[in-house]
Amino acid sequence: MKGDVLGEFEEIILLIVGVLGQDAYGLGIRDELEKQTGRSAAIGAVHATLNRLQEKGYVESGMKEGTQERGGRRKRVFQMTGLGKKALTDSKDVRVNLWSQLPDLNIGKV
Amino acid sequence: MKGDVLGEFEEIILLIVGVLGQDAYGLGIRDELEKQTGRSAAIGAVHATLNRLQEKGYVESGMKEGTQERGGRRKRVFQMTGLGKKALTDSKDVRVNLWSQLPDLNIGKV
DNA sequence: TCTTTTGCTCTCTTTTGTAGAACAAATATC
DNA sequence: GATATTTGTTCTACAAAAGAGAGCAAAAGA
Repeated sequence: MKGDVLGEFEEIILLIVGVLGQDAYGLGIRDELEKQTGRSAAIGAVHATLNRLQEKGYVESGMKEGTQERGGRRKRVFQMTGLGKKALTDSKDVRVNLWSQLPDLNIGKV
Repeated sequence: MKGDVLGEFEEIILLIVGVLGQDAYGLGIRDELEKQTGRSAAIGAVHATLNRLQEKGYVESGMKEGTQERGGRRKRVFQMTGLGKKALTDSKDVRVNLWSQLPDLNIGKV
């Protein structure tokens, strides 16, 4: 692959990281994914994807101390980088452009 | 994979098939891809993807006799099915929903 | 007939997508 | 305090998608 292309699942996970803002971590991302898209994923799949996104420079991560709730361990929290944001907007531009050429699809306004 | 998820490249190719309408065939799709997205692809990659889309029921294909131009061989022309259209709109809905929650991205109207 | 052009098929490798077991640390409970 | 329970991440594997390009086939031109 050319290396700069964002895979389908990578893109969704990156969007979720953006939506969650300051509290984007493995399990939370998995839950938000299910809530937002109805799509379930194994936790390993989410973490593998986050690691790949980090290798590509689309997210950064750091450890954050746990909360006082039962079992509340420290989390690895992720946040989108400028590069990640650019990848998302590039991807969006391509899709919006193609959608606009397909009036047959019942595609409305965002 | 779950089988019903449209890969990133699959989605772009499916969109191009829709845009091209009646004249969507291998080489033409490759050219249009480059024209629309600036992204080049080997012809084998395009055909492999078209075959996968057909296996999933997102496109149909048939042979069409060649033109009179030099070397104009018969082509395998593709067209989107209702299922393909549905997959595209589903994918679009998820993205539009997530984009709308990311005001940080300079995302405007479609 | 032989060359050139258009076009598809076949084979192979790399990257993504997916799952789940294993492991670690914190609180709860007795 | 020993053990169970809950929240998390990491590690290991494998399947599917992405991608490249050689090779083959057919049509037109010379």
